Amino acid sequence: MPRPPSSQGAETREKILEVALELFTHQGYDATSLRDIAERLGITKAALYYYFERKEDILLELHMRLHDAGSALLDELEATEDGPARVAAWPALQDQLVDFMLEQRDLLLLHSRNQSALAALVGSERNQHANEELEARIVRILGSPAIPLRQRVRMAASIGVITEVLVESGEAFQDVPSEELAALVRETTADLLGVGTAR
Amino acid sequence: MPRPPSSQGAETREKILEVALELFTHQGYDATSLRDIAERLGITKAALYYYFERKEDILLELHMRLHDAGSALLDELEATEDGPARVAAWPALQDQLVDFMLEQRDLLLLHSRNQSALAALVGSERNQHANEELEARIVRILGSPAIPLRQRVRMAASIGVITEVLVESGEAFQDVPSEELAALVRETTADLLGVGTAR
DNA sequence: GTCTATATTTCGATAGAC
DNA sequence: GTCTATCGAAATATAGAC
Repeated sequence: MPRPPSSQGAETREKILEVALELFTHQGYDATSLRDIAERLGITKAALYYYFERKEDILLELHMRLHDAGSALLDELEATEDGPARVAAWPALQDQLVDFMLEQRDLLLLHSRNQSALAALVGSERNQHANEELEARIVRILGSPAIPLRQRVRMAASIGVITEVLVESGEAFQDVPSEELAALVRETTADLLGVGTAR
Repeated sequence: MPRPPSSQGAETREKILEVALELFTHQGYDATSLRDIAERLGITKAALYYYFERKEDILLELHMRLHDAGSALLDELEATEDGPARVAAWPALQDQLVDFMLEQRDLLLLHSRNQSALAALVGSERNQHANEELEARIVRILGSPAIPLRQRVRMAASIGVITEVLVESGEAFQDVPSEELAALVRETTADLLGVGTAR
């Protein structure tokens, strides 16, 4: 889908995505005009159309980067059989999820702040979403009757813990080294399952 | 701030807020035009201006309802002294938070889906926000050096658990009675603090 | 590749009749 | 209280020169 395969224009393209990521996150997608992005880069609005056909496509590409990274994680979980096997696979996934959220923090914030714009985007005609939304896949996993409700609540709970501490409330823990914070989160989610399983 | 004190027009006003809540949540604030709202109510766009001076004011009023309800909870917590006393007060707050999120689920979803629109709204000149944003107050509490980091992570973690299970992933637990779900969430957050404190 | 200039559309908001 | 009609401002997107 990208436009120019030329090797130098690719830099500009990447800069556009960088600026868009920041502006979309901090002012919101709808409140950010193409003029905002262009001015920040010292070019004009029209130049953006050389790299992206539509404004939507900029957001879409940022979305897909997170989607693809997250999809790999979910594929792994969905490879297990729905039921006890999936519960057994959960602890390992939790650990990977911590790394994932630390690595993708910027894109996760973009998604968190622009949920409605993204919903409209992927729910649209144009974009062939043979690739199902991550959120929907997670909901399906958590809604499965093949897993005891208490377990499923604990699974959702760990997602909540990781998201809240590492992404949403991240501002409160700015001064804490990532590794230390990650260790505390892992400890917390481990307790969540440990105690829950024992009951 | 509301316009008409007349007793019958108040119904229409409330209906406007109901429809706006639904559309803002499902399509997003920016993607929802006043025409969308008016048509749903069988009136014209211009009629809305009899009840609200600006489109912003509709969102603002919905925002303030959640803000006021949540502010009461936070006031209570902030009444304690920063440090061990606040940690001691936390378990009780957690319990109240579960009820709060169940009661205010619709407004919480609105806020979650329109974070950027709301940030622009309250960060604006017009609205005297002597009332500080809830998020900022929470971040300050969670960032306090007077409380051990492990404790603060657990506090943030419980917020994450409650939000994720009762609001964000709520769709996965649609068929579960609220009371049962609330009980499981309370059990989970209690474990979170119980084990964490023991360490 | 980037520019200037402009077409097109949509939306928030206002004026004024009823 | 609700309507018709319209204004004015942005913003997306396009055309075409350089």
